[in-house]
Amino acid sequence: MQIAELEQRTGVNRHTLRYYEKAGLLQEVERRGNNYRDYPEKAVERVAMVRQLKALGFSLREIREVLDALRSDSIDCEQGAVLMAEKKAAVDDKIRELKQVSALLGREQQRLEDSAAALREEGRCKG
Amino acid sequence: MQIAELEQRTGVNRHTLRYYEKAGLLQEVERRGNNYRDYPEKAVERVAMVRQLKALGFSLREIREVLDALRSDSIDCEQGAVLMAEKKAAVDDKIRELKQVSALLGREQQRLEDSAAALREEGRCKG
DNA sequence: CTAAAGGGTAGAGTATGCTCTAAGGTCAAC
DNA sequence: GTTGACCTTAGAGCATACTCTACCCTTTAG
Repeated sequence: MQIAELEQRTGVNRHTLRYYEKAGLLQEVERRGNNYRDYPEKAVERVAMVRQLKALGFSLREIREVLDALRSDSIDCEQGAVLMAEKKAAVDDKIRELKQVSALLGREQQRLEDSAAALREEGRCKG
Repeated sequence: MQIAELEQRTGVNRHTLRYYEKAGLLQEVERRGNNYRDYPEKAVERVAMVRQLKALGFSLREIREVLDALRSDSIDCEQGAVLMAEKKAAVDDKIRELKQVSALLGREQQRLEDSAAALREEGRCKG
């Protein structure tokens, strides 16, 4: 598919798509005779993954490392497994931290709701 | 405490600390007669929270919103509870997505380990 | 053939988040 | 009272990740 279609299907600016390609995030981009890019179907999924990981706080560099490992038919299996385990550990750390933040926010929400309820009885928010 | 101590205790550059203050992330910074900043003990914790949320993919703007809500003795309780619920929902979404990524990485790790095991029997990594 | 739509590259510009430099004020120790 | 460690502000500089502009080529439709 051409860049316009990928742009439309992923919602990612074509300039950004070319930027990602330069950054090594999209490696299986063919060129037609006219030098136009020809993206495989998988590119849609791949771009989505990039955006998802980005939103989760990974830098393009880190995303590239993950994607490289996922695409590693070429590299050593043991080495790939180790890299994968490392990335997974980083993600799991992030999950643990986010759970703590979630719990904190949940407690705070509860506190404010309780205060709001008390307010309906008395008259002022006590924080 | 003075900026050097906060810098040392948080590991965050003093320029960055002043930048955070300008960005509204540190609001309870007093000034002494000599115009030196005087941070309360709580600032250590607060800076740590900023760094944690940053590492988890939040922009300074978002972090500010969360911290503002957490510090909201002034704003309306119901409103605060709603804001808190929104932030928590965003965090929980992030957790769900990260779990998917973690699962994907885990499967990939397994696949590579299996390949590595097969390799030890046969001869080449089949990805 | 030509216009319009779409593609290419190179490089400039922007937003965010630092990080550092310059120039100068404050303070404790000698 | 001067040195050195600490503080101040303003603003420059830098890395990352886009986002856009300029300019030119290709394809398609009339």
